[in-house]
Amino acid sequence: MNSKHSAKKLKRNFYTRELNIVAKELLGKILVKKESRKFLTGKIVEVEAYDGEVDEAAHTFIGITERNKIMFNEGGYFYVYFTYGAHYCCNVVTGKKGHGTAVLIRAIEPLEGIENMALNRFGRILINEKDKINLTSGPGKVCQAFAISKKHYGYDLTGDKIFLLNQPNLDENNIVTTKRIGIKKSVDLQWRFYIKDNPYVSKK
DNA sequence: CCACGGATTGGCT
DNA sequence: GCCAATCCGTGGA
Repeated sequence: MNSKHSAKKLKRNFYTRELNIVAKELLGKILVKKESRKFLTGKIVEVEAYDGEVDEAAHTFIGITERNKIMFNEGGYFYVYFTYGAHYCCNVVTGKKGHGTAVLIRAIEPLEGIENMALNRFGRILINEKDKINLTSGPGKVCQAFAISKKHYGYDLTGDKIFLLNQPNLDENNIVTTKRIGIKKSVDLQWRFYIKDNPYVSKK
């Protein structure tokens, strides 16, 4: 993998900072999933921030439960949840222990393992350009392409199965800030960030 | 124990 | 653009 030589795994101190700082800086970083012979990587292009202390849309707004407890850990853990009876979504826990904050990974630009991602998503290897965009352009799609499910709940992102590689932070001019998608509460918070003009972003 | 609804997706009108 | 699919976490009885 090319990126292995130019980027290093992000450490705990990246994740334990304030939610929206981490959310913005996650744009452009590379998600890596290693599993036996499979090696899947992709660039994060769209994220949303959730904070249970002030944000009614966050799963942690109701306090600690069996489902959301990993979000109350310190930053650098993987929060995976199941929704709509069909889809998994994955989050990067941020901040200090007890805070209940995390960043939803909404879209990724595939880099390596594209054939395996296509197998995971469509059950076949050959894909056209349109299929390629459709591989990882949404939170449920990302988890299906990367074969992320509840068995990855709570994974330590400083470990060696799922982790992020550092990349230079993007210029502010290349980051678009908007309201979040698909929620009914706290709808006015401008906590969604995506890379300007990237074709893998889920919606405008 | 049971009813409710969701940080989505894809197929059909 | 609209809506069904499909399960399980959550909370009230």
